[in-house]
Amino acid sequence: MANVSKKTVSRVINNSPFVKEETRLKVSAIISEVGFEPDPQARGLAFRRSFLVGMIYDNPTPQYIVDLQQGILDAMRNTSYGLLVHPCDRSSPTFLRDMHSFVERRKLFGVILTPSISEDDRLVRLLQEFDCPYIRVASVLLDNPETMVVTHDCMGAAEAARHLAEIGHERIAYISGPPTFRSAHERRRGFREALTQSGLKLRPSYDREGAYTFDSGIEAARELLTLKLPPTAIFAGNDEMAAGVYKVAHAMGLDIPRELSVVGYDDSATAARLWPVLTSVRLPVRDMGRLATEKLFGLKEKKHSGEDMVTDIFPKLMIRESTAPPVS
Amino acid sequence: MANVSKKTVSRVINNSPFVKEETRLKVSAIISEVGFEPDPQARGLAFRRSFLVGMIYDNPTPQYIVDLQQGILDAMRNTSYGLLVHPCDRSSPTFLRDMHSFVERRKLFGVILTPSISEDDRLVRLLQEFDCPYIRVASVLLDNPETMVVTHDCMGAAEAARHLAEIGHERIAYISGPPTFRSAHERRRGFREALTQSGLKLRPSYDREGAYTFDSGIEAARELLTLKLPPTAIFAGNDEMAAGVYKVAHAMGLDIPRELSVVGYDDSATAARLWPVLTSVRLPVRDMGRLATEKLFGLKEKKHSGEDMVTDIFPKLMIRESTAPPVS
DNA sequence: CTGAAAGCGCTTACAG
DNA sequence: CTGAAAGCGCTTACAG
Repeated sequence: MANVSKKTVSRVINNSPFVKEETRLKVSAIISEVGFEPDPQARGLAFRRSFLVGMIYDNPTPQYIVDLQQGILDAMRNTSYGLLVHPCDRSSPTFLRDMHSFVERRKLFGVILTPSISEDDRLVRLLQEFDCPYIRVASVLLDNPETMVVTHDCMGAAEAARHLAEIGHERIAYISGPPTFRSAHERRRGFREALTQSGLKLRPSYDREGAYTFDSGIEAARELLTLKLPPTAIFAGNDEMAAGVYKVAHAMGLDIPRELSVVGYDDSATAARLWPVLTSVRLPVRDMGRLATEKLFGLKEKKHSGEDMVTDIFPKLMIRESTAPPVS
Repeated sequence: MANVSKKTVSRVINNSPFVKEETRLKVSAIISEVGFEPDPQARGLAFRRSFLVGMIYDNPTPQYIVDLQQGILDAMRNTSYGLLVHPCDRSSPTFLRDMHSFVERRKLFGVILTPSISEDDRLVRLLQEFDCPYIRVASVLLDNPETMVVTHDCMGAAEAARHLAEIGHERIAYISGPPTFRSAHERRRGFREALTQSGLKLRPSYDREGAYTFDSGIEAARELLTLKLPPTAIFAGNDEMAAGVYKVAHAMGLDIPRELSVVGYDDSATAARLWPVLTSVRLPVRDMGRLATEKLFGLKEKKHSGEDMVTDIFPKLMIRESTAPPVS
């Protein structure tokens, strides 16, 4: 302001191409010297779009939320964007109304959606209606590839199945997540198919439904381990439920892994705190958050630049101390 | 708009007392009928203050962050405020500059500060300078009572000490949090004083410094349990470090609680997942988040209304399965 | 390439 | 108790 122009400053801040290199440098210099920072609210009002990214979630696992959040923040560091966290309840009768109000009011720059809310097509339609860019993190391709981060949970579960089959287990049980999570179905599918390829099958009595929570893992494990012919290995749909399996096994005096092998999914902090350390399928949640956010920011620039690519995440089995050949 | 006045609507939305009851009702009715929601950015611009609450944190424990966040969101439900999460690093050379830029730019409605960043007076001075209301959650009264939620960690730790002394332990060790956390000192002080009152003392070799992380708990436990005369009980400054103690004990084949008693602090989800279930001092983190937020919202209304009260949280020892009399 | 005008959707003084 | 004006700090068309 003090030296040359006036609202050319705005052009410099928004990197308009119509500024002479000379003036741009001059203005930039003054901006950083004075430490000027434009008001995001005023900018947002003029742009009809805020400088906020929303993280909308309904995942019951705290570790997942924190990790994801960290990844998103990693990608947002050194930007002028902020992260607005917004939990929701998909089963609430006011769910869509709440989302509508949130999205319309906040005029978000974009949102990151994680399971299971990322699988909700009603929400996605709402976002499209309000021209709110979004990235969906989910276990399969549900949408336009350029809006997706796909975790291929099917493959991770298959690895778990192959590992258990290879070390000699035949009586293998599965504790699934709730049916409202697509990942629960994908993990079961991958697990089941890999068992079949190994010449095994998932018996109905070994196929249990959990809720991705510690308590539901306890309940399912109790049922499984009190069967007349209990399984020698249990694959839990996530680490929280695997922790529940541990608890029941300990209470029953079962030695892990000698008398019972356990595999989890997520390879979260919980996996490392269990004893013996849990063999688990690693999902790089923090990276997923970062990648999703980078993709969201990229969405604007390369609008249909030819590289409408899906972002793939390949889970990987981390073999630790909770799996061993069955005692025969 | 369609019926009577025009910018009286604004008065209705901000509950100005200068509106006839009749018109107020009429306008309110139309507002909820049409589903009108004012734009927070425009309001914020005019108010020179945004409709965002900031949560500034540097705590290394994910569980703590999520719980607190949930509590804050509990209190913000059904308001038009949003929660902006902002991690920081107090040891970064650019820390104060970053905070300055964040607070100045965002014009936050207020911020919630948790340990250890809540103990940083430089940050608090910065907030005061920018007229940004704040609530500090900390283990002791550091400031004006009306800006504080005090957790009295000293008392919780004392309870732990009394419990261990009562069941007959004499060789009791303490693993503290990092010295940059006030809570680490408070917990040690309460623990030490209660031991003294029980006729015991905390020997220097049993007084270990950790970092509130799982790994630091492992390291400290390893040192303690390989002493010539190892302790029969360990009080860890938080559950994460207690989990580290468990790991070392398991690896050394020590039975908890028969050969080693362990007490944690936080009574977090981790405590329930350990086996045997951890005896721990309960800190109601989610409630703390809710109370802090309610207090923040209250700060405006009852500006010096006579009740400049501190909000007290009293931690409580939850006795579970990880403590028992020592084998003598 | 750069400036003067009008506007984003609300609010605060200011008159009535 | 209610309206017409001016302004919050930026931006987008619009002229030069």
